[in-house]
Amino acid sequence: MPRSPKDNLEIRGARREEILRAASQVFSEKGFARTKISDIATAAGLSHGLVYHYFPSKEAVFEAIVDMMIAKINADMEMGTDLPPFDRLCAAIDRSRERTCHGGVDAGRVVSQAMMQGAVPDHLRDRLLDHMRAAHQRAADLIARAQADGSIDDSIEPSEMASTLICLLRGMSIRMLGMPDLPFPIPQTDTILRLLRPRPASEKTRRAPPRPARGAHVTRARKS
Amino acid sequence: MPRSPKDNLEIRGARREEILRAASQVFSEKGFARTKISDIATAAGLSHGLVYHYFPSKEAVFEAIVDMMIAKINADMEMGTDLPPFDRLCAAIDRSRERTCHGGVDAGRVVSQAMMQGAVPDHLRDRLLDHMRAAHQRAADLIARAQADGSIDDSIEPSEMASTLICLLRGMSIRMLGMPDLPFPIPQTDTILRLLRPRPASEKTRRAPPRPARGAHVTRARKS
DNA sequence: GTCTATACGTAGATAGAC
DNA sequence: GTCTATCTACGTATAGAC
Repeated sequence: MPRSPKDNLEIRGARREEILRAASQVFSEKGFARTKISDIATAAGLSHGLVYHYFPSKEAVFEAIVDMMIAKINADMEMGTDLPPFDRLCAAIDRSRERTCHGGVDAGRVVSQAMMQGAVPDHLRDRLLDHMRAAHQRAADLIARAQADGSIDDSIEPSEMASTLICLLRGMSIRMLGMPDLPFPIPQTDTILRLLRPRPASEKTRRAPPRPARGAHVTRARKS
Repeated sequence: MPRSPKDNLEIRGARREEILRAASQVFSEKGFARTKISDIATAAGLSHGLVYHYFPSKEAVFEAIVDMMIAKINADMEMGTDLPPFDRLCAAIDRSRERTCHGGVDAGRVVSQAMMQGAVPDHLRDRLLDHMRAAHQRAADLIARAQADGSIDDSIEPSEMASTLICLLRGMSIRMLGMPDLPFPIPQTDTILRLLRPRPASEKTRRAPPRPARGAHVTRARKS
């Protein structure tokens, strides 16, 4: 007796999962452009031809991965909604550190890689940009609330502070990707939190740049 | 009368420079793997075949670029040796910010890209790793001296603080590369310096991690 | 010195056998 | 459903004309 349709569906589903799991690993390490379909196939333990039985194109695989990663990051940021803002910030930083330090797939890294690799298709790029905007915004809101309840310094714009934290975490993730063995320690959560620490009342006046503000805001865009 | 050998040399030298200038721009934007020889040729305004008249391979072009970038970064860090440590730190951060924010070639970005792109040849990769080690070390030394003269907080390991600053600057550079138009401000020098700010005497005791040190050191390496 | 035409390799994608 | 053989596109590198 032949396999039932149900069994076939199960096989299809399972294979799809396997491919995605393998693909997320490979994409996380190499990014979109440098990943070959055969890399994914090998990692998943099947022939490269079969990948095309489950996905129409390499791009489609990547798209599925990106969606998974975005969902994972969003889930991370949604956690602990009941905690006070400051604790949520700590937890979010901790989790991000965790993901970039321990082996395995780092969702943020996949997104960063996708963004730097101009090789990704436009609609995907747009989705990624939307995600980044939303993530920044969520972070900024959280920071604003932590400022409001006095748990962190309130002399910096929430949006700039969000940007700073995100840049730092991204830099850490890239560092672990490219130079995991460099004999210099990855920043601890506590060190990162120095960015947020309230300053003593004595210097509570808004910072006056010690040198004539070379580093003025940069909103400028150049690139075509 | 034919061109003198001297003229030929000048032409050769000038062309070489043009190619390198164009290549540094392209590599800075796209990294090694995604850059095509014809991209470089087009940017330099000549045919792709001619590039091979001046360089034996794409790899050789990249190698020359990487050397230029390393030299540029080293020059940056050597500047102002007469200044006090803290001022040197500020200046270094400022310059790095400058390079990543304004258009043009960002040396640090080329190096970062080269490191994440596993596609670069081994000997080049080794050279890059050596450079990174040296840069970290120089930064850590500078930080140690600034701690010694009391201008920055001394409760963090210089090596960790160096690592933190470098990660942050790298993250900023990646951000400007991939998402230059995101409506969130790039961190100002002043904000970055928060990482270094001395803490008030009241909390001068070595930080006691508020939560049970999830973010313990990570030296671990995994990857084959 | 500079260009165009071509050889060669590699990777994405398809077809057909089992 | 799975694999291997094949087609096709593209990018590096070379050869030969001007």
